[in-house]
Amino acid sequence: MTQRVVTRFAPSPTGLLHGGNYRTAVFAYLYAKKTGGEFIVRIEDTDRERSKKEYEDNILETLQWLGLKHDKFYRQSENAPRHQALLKELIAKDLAYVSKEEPKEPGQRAEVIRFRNPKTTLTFTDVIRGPITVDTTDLGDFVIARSETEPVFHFAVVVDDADEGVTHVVRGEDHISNTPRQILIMQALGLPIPTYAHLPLVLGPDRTKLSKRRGAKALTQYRDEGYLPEALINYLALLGWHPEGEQELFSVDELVQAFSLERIQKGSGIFDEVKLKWFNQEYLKRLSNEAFADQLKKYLDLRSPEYAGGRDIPALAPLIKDRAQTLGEAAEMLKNEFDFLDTEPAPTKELLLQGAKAEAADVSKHLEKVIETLSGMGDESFTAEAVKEAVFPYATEVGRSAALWPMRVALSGKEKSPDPFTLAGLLGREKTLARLTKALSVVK
RNA sequence: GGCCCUAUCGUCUAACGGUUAGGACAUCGGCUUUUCAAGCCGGUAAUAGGGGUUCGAUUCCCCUUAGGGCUACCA
Repeated sequence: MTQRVVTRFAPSPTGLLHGGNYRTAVFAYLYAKKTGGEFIVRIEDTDRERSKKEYEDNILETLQWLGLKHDKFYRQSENAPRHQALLKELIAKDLAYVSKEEPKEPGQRAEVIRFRNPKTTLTFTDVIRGPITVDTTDLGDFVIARSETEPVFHFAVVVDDADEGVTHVVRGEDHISNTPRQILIMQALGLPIPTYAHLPLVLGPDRTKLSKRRGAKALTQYRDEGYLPEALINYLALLGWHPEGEQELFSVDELVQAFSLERIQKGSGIFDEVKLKWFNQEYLKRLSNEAFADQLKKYLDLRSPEYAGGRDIPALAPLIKDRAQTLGEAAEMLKNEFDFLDTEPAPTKELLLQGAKAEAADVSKHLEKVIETLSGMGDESFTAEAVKEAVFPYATEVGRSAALWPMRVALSGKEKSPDPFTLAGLLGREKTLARLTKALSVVK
């Protein structure tokens, strides 16, 4: 009764996992932590042909990146002796038998092991969906092993779950149909039947189960695009589950606190990258300037060191923090929007006047005034704050658009850029004055 | 085809059987701002259909419809 909860995440290492897979891990993890239980990761590598070490490494690495720490780790293949022993036992008891087959496809065996189906009606209770009743007759004498040494998924899972003490099987809805045959095996083996929680599926935009074949992105791709693990966890947790209240942003600790299997949705949900992006932006915005610069730096180092063109990241990061939805976008901005820092811009007269809402004559008057004001400042004290203090009152007086738009364009050469004071501070006195003077001559 | 699961705005979702059906993302307006973002304010938008049960159904039951899953010697 007071048995400690044990959940598990049991992927097969046959490819890169997508968001739907990792959401299952998130739920299994949250439930284990919520109840003070244990979270197990088991690599299901019984399919020797398709299982690859690199995928296993990727899965473990990604779980770690997400912060889903497991308490125990297993590899299904390592439990092979038990599988074989129990398989033999079933055959000895005539609950399973060696069956002669006619291979229908190349590679199929002439002999496999089938389970003697008792053909009964069986009911199990799913925490999320309630009782589910099935007539197992339809299943026939299904295959449980390719040979005495090669169990098939259904057999291996059941044995492993029992051996590892799994109390709660949290997995995708696509396994509901598999559950009856697994229970049949458990009954034959006299194993305890765990509690089941079949999660609604995560669907792609086409409303079918997320799958690599249909173009679902690997979760690692989001990492590579500059998503934060906190954002991913938060988004994934809220896809198919929602606590009471209207809060949307949750730390992992808060999720653990609030989590319950009962509030998991029954209906499938579509993976919405747009909302995920929003979450990521929220997390990015909440970072301090230093932390954001740090993240960006790390991201850049990982991708390609010269990506940012040797820019001063700590100085520029705050300027793009609120605008970027991902670190990837931030990197793009760094690369594309700050070239004016080292390349002299050549704004046209048209651009200089575009947002000024004023006549050319007035604009040149304002530029002259700004140049005059800034000329009086020293090299040392030429900071963004100081420049603003010097120019702002005048700009306010004559119309901010009329004075500040041309100034900003003169310094950046761009329609969109940080504000003119920041630009001036970044460029320094000499470059600022040179660019303003040049712009003035263009306007005249 | 058979078996199983599901059904609230475009999307994610809230609502002891009694709400003007709420929130978030997206979208569309407006405000603010020196541009772009951000921010603030507001709008559009949903209970699949039909039967019951009930004084009263988004909510409970049945049917239909639609979608999805499984139907492997993959997991």
